[in-house]
Amino acid sequence: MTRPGRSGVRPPMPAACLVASKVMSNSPGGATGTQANALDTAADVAGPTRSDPQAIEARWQQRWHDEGTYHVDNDDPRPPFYVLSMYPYPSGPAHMGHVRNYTMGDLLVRYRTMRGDGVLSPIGFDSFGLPAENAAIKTGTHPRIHTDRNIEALSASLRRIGAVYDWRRAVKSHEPSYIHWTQWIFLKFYEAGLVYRDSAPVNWCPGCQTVLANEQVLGDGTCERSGDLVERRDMEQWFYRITAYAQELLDDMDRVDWPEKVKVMQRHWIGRSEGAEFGLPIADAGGEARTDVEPLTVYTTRPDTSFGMTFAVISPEHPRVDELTTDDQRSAVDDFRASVAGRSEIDRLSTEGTLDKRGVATGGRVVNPFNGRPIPVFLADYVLMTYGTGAIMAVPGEDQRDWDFAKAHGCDIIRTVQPPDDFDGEAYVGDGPAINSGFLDGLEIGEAKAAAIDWIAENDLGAGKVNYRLRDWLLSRQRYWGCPIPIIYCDECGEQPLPADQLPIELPDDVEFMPTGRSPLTTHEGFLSATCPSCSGSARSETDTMDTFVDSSWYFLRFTDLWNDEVPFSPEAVRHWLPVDQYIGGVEHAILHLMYARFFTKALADLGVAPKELREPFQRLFTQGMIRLGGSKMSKSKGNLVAPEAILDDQGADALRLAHLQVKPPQEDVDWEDFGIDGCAKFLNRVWRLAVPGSDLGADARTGDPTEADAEVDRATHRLVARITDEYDRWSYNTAIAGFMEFTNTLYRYVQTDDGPHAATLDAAVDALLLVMSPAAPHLCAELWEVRRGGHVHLEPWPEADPSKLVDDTITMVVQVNGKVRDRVEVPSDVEEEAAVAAALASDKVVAALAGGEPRKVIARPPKLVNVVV
RNA sequence: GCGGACGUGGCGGAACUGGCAGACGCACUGGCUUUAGGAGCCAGCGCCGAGAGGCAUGGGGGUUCGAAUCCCCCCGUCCGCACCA
Repeated sequence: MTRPGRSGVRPPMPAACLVASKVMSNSPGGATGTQANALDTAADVAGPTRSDPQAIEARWQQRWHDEGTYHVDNDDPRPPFYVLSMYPYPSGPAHMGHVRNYTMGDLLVRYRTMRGDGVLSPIGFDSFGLPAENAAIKTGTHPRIHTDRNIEALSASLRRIGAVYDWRRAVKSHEPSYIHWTQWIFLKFYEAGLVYRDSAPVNWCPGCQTVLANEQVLGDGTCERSGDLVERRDMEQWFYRITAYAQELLDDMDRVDWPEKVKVMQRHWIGRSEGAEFGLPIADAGGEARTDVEPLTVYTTRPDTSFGMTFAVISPEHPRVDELTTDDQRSAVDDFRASVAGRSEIDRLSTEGTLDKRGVATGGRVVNPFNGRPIPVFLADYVLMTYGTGAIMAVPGEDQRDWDFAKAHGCDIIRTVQPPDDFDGEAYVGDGPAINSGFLDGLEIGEAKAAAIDWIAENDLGAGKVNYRLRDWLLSRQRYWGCPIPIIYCDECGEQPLPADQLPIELPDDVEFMPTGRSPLTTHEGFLSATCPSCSGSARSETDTMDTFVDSSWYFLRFTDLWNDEVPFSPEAVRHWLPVDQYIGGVEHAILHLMYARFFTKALADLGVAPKELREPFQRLFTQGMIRLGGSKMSKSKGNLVAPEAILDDQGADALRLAHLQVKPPQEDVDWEDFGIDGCAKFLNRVWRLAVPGSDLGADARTGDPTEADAEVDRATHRLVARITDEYDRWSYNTAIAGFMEFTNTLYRYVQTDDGPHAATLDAAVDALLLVMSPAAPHLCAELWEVRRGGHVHLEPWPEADPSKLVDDTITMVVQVNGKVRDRVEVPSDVEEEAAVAAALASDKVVAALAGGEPRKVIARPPKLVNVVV
């Protein structure tokens, strides 16, 4: 029953039924009121049944940008709320993964602003990194040019999806003003002993004469560029001493509101284990313990099983291999070590290969101090020099790998934990009393561990020890496009930190990119030559640069105080905004980035750079799912990207945003094939047609007193507000979109009833819809709000539902017989139990089921349900 | 192997604390409108059955008046970590 459109505009009606939650006395940031002429614009850009996303979106994006609508200052009086989407690596225009991530962040920024918070919404660029350098080698474009270009493209894309930021605060990792403080922090850490230099194995390509990142080593262990077999070489590298914070990083996981999955991954990565470290005396030819040489130190988590130790295994890299090897085993040991050295770590850590091939006897023996027996020492590739002491005691009775190894090499097996009678396996790892264990016999595992550790300590063999899997962070990269490490090497004075007043060290631009992949800094004379800060003699600069994870470990702090040129940020600014109230990003950063950023925050707080009380940077974390196409992750490297541009040109940003929000719960992975962009575009048109002045819908609206049907729509409006508020708060964006659609369907039915809609009721309903939808579909809602009401929807206070209007007077009560739905009856919403039961028993279906008898039991849950048990 | 998430129509999903399974969207079907091509509006749409009704949330058991939801055992999918002593 649509009718020809009536010209003219309905007068703006106050949303009388909606109670403003907060009156905002000031507009956020530097919004200056250049109000566009609303009605003219609407007429220009769209018709009564069809919106014009291109015109509307461009106009509002320009306006948000020009007016600085989402700029916020540090002295903003509103409650601070920090929303942060992980800053992107600028790889070019946005891809769908970006759209998903930044749409969700943007929704939250707009929502919290309407709720009355002063929302800090910064954006920046993780602009150092290998791809820019590889592009330079390939195309000759300087990484700086390449990067700046990509930042421009990505910035434009972000604006095109309607994402709003305080662009004044944009951090770019590669700019001197950021490099300066990354280096300054490095020096602070250096001073505090949190940075050190040590040798570490790296992937070395003999063809390119350079170090390779793990990603550049192909599966067969060759270099992706030259095809040469990559070697493992020990080289001097820089490390951050993240292990100093291992325990705190573990403990404080309990303080943050993160997905359990991410917490578990971090806990596992830190990998705390409790056990004991103690010495096994070296045995002489007669099997007696020697006292003239240091014992071999082993680490175990099962000191309770020590009586079952029948051999020991050490890492091929262990410094005491030569000493323990006997002459007759020398050549076998040397061969074994050579074969291990030539293999990649991946290969070595794989479980392929039989244990007899993966280990070799040294011929040497040590003494099990618990029972005084001599036991053989083996080498095995699976014992890692980097964990524990690089030497283990082997207890085949209680460890399956030790069991297998013992079988392969003919070692004894002694059980020291009594397995249950029905146990028919090999190694037994369960609970039970200790056996064959001298003074430990009869003790349960926990007690036996404690007793064994006491005994170890009493006999001066060692002590209880906690170990962590977490290793220090190797931060140096033999690359050009990264933050230079502010260290100078002087022949006289050695390694010297650069004085802070000489910062920043910038990257020289006049460099030649070598097809070998070798850093051009190593041959750039101007960069290399330096003056020793200590003796003023000639010296040379460090040519390694920092891992880009260093840049991303503190950018969220810099956002609070980007203009500071005295320190990286003032503690006051950080205290105002941190911790980040909501951090949003991909789960692929669950370990590295999030661990490093936590470490930096703790260390900076302890050094007095950040506020001391700031122990965690990100209070709440949300990890959104990735987007797949054809079953695999959408990514540039897989070449299965869908570019947003065509969709933005066609259906527009609001439709694309809605499709991202609607398709699936935000934390889940999603297949591109499941997106319904056309459906969202159609829905937006339905909203447009309903809301735009001059539309045919609602043209016959009534004035006067509202009827019961109008009151029902009014209640639905309040329920919508309550529902969407709740769903935004709990990240249930897909159901929020369903809520918009459901409500819009309700209003379509309403405007087409025979009586026609009530003007004030309809206006209030549409206004409420535009308000709650405006964080999700910002352009359309802003446009419609402006033409209907004047002003800016995103500066309106968030609507609040009237609790008295959330329920209807009557409700449909379910009547069950034996738990099965048999009838439905209308009852008052506040029905008492007695009346509810009476209504249920009066139901024909219940009467029939009872067949004159009495119910055995009646369960009443008024006003929703009555269950009659017969 | 260890850890985590999960399994609901043709499809994506909804059902927040046990209480009408399938909201909302896609696809499909029908109607209206005469719409020039991907339009709009309305309606139908889990399965079986003519119907009353019955059966349905991976399978099997259990707890409960009542289970998609809680417990146990299987089966399957996805994602981490994978020889950490």
